[in-house]
Formats: sequence, structure tokens, C-alpha cells
Amino acid sequence: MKSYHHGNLREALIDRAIAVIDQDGLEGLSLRRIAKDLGVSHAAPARHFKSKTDLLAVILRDSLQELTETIFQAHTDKEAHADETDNAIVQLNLMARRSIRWAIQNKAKFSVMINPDVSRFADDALIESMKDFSGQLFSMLKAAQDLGFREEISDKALLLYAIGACRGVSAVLTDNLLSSVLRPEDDEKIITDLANQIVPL
Amino acid sequence: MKSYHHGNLREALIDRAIAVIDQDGLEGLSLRRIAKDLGVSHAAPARHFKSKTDLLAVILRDSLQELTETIFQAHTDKEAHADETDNAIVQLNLMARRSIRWAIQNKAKFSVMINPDVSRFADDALIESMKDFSGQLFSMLKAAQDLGFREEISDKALLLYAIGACRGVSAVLTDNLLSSVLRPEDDEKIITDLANQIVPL
DNA sequence: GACATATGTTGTCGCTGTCAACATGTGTCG
DNA sequence: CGACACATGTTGACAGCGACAACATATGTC
Repeated sequence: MKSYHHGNLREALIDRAIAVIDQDGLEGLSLRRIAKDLGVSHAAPARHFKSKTDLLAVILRDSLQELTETIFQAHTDKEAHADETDNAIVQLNLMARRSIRWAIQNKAKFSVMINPDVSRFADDALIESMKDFSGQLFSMLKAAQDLGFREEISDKALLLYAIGACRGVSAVLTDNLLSSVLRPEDDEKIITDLANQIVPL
Repeated sequence: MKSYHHGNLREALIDRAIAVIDQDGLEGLSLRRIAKDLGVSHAAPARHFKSKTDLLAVILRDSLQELTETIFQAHTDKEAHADETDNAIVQLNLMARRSIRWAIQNKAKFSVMINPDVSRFADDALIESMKDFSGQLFSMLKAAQDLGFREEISDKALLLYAIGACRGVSAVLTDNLLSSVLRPEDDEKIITDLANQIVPL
């Protein structure tokens, strides 16, 4: 017999929502559907998310956090094994690769992050998270500029370019319409090529 | 007294849909709402679009067509006034600028174009349009590569980069969350700066 | 003028998000 | 230990939605 309380409904709802989005897109997601999937009543999600928009905002926030950690992960990972003295430009190149790879491997989360209907209702906490992310990247970009990386452009414009280029390239690689026309054969190869265009070594 | 037939309902529905999306986003769009706005019954749109998805697919197709014409417009426009012998690289730079400017000035259409829930159901006609667009851009890119533009990358990867970078940069400039953190002061200035990063002169 | 077709209307269905009212479990303090 | 506050889940209701079927009216063609 099942207990009256689920025990971990909030996390379960988030996980299930991401799974549904992965399979059927944002349009295919409904609170009632994931509630039924988890065996709870249709109004149970309301105890954890005050609206569907709120659930998506939480997923966006979590995803942004996860992406931030992925991009700025410690240099001890395998990819940056060789050289502890990697300069800012090399690090930026690795960051670009990690971000694109993360988007490809987390299509659902990425699609939530870039969906205007989600970010449209961004609350203060979300904006703060975005500021943190931008701030960290900004520091790295300025360090790289000191080493000659894209010196000719203002630092603010460079931040826009870096975020935009990685985001757009990831979007093209995960978009159904575009990839039905331009299907790359080898993901890791194209990730490297594209990252090298964004952050030339 | 109003006539029984609207006379131009199909176009009116498209225009109204774009206006609603501009104001309230894709989430705020419903067939019943725009039908009511236009003073017709809730089922009238079904005579012109077999589903909501179909309406959005039409808007996507129209927008792609409009963007294509905007980007590949005749060289006789003011922007390219000076030099009829502009080479492929200069033309690409202008094209990048036009695409970003178009996205900023047509936020609703752009948001439909990049929405995965719309392109997910792309039909053959749409894929064909995308192939045309990609083909034209591909030719231009190869001509530019012959002149030394980003020679080191494969032409297919370059096409991905070009589309991705312009798309992403435009998305960042039109996204609510991002632009609440990074608000550029002068649109035309930032467009030029970003285009120059994507297609250096 | 008759008839086919295009276009718009009305009614209905199941699904959705949201809310209110209620039920049950959990933890805390006497 | 027991009473009570609170967190969490249920049931029922409502309006809005996309979609479909049946019907009504306008338009064009012979």
C-alpha cells in the first residue's frame, strides 16, 4: 500500500517534467499529465509550484546553475589535464566546448533555458543567477582580452557575442528543422570546430 | 451591418496572431482569442488553418521567406551604396547585420522561427524553404572562404557557425532575461560590433 | 436558376491551469 | 502522551482551450 504522502514529489515532478519535455517538447508538458504519471492527484503539483510557469522557472534556474557548474568546473577534469598553466583563452575555448556539449546532452533543459515564454516571467532570483553567471564569464573574458583575445571590441559587446554565439550554435545543433537540413556526422568534431571559431586558439 | 464573410480572414488571423505574440508571447496566443478579436466565431480559423500548429508553421514559413529576402536583398540598398564591387566577405558582414536588425525589429516573428515547439512539426515545404535559405548562404560562405574568410574550417561547419552565431546573438538581444542583465544602449552600434565579430572585415 | 464549393456558426468533447474546500499525515510543544 | 499547527495530498468545480461534427450562408460556375 502506498503512503498518503509521496515523500519526494517536488523533485519527482521536476524530473518527470524534464523527461516529458525531452520526449514531447514544452507543448506536450502539462501539470496534470506528470501528476498522473507519478500517481498523485491533479492538484498535488500546486503544493510545490504555484503555477506551470513557476515549475518551468525552477527548471530554468536549476539548469542555469548546472550549466554554470559545468562550464566553470575545476581544471582538474580530464579535458584540461595537460597543463595547469592554461591561460584564459584556452580556458574560454574549453568553456565554449563544454557549454555546447552540455546543450546537446541536455536538450530538454536547454530548450527550457532559451524559451522566451519561460524567461519572460523571470523573477528576481532568476535574474540574480543570470547576473552571477554573466559576472563570472565577464571576468574570464576580460582576462582573455588582456592576452589579445578579440581586443578590438568593447567588453560588454564581447560578453553578448560569447553568450550569443555559444547559445546559437547549440540551438542550431539541437533544433529539429535546422538539423534536418544540416546534420553533422560527428558531434565531438563539430563541437571542437565551432568552439574554435568562437574562441580561436 | 457586417457581411457574413470576413473577406480576408486568413491574412487577418496571421497579422493578429503576430500582434498577440508580440504583446503576450506564444503562450498568450490562442485561436479562440484571435477569432474573438476579429469578430468571428471560435471555429472560423479552422477553415484556414487545420490546427494551431499549422498557423504557426505558416508564420514560420512566411518569416523565413521575409528574412531570406531581407538578408539577400539587392545591393542597390543604401547600406551597400558605396561599392558595387563589394566582395563576398563585405556582403556577408552586411548580411549578418541585416539578420540581427531584422530579428530585433520583428521579435514576434523571430521568436516563432526559433521556437522548438513550432519547428518540431516542420513539414516538407518548410524543410524545402530552409534548404533554399541554407543553399544560398552556403554559396556566399564558400565564395568568402576563397577570399580567406575562416579558411581553416570545413564549409559545413562554417554554415553551422554562421547561422548559429547570428541566431544566438539575435536571441540574446531579444531575450527578456538576458537583456535585463545586459542591456545595450545603442542598438545599431551593438549590431555593427557583433556582426564584425562574426564576419571580421 | 441550380448546384457545388468556400467560408462562417453553433454545439460539444476532453484536456488544461487554477482555485476553494476538505482530508490526512508530520512534527512540535504543552 | 496528546493536542494542535502545518505541510502535503484529494476532490470538485470553473472557465479557456484545440479539435471536431453538423449546420448555415455566401460565392462562383454551369
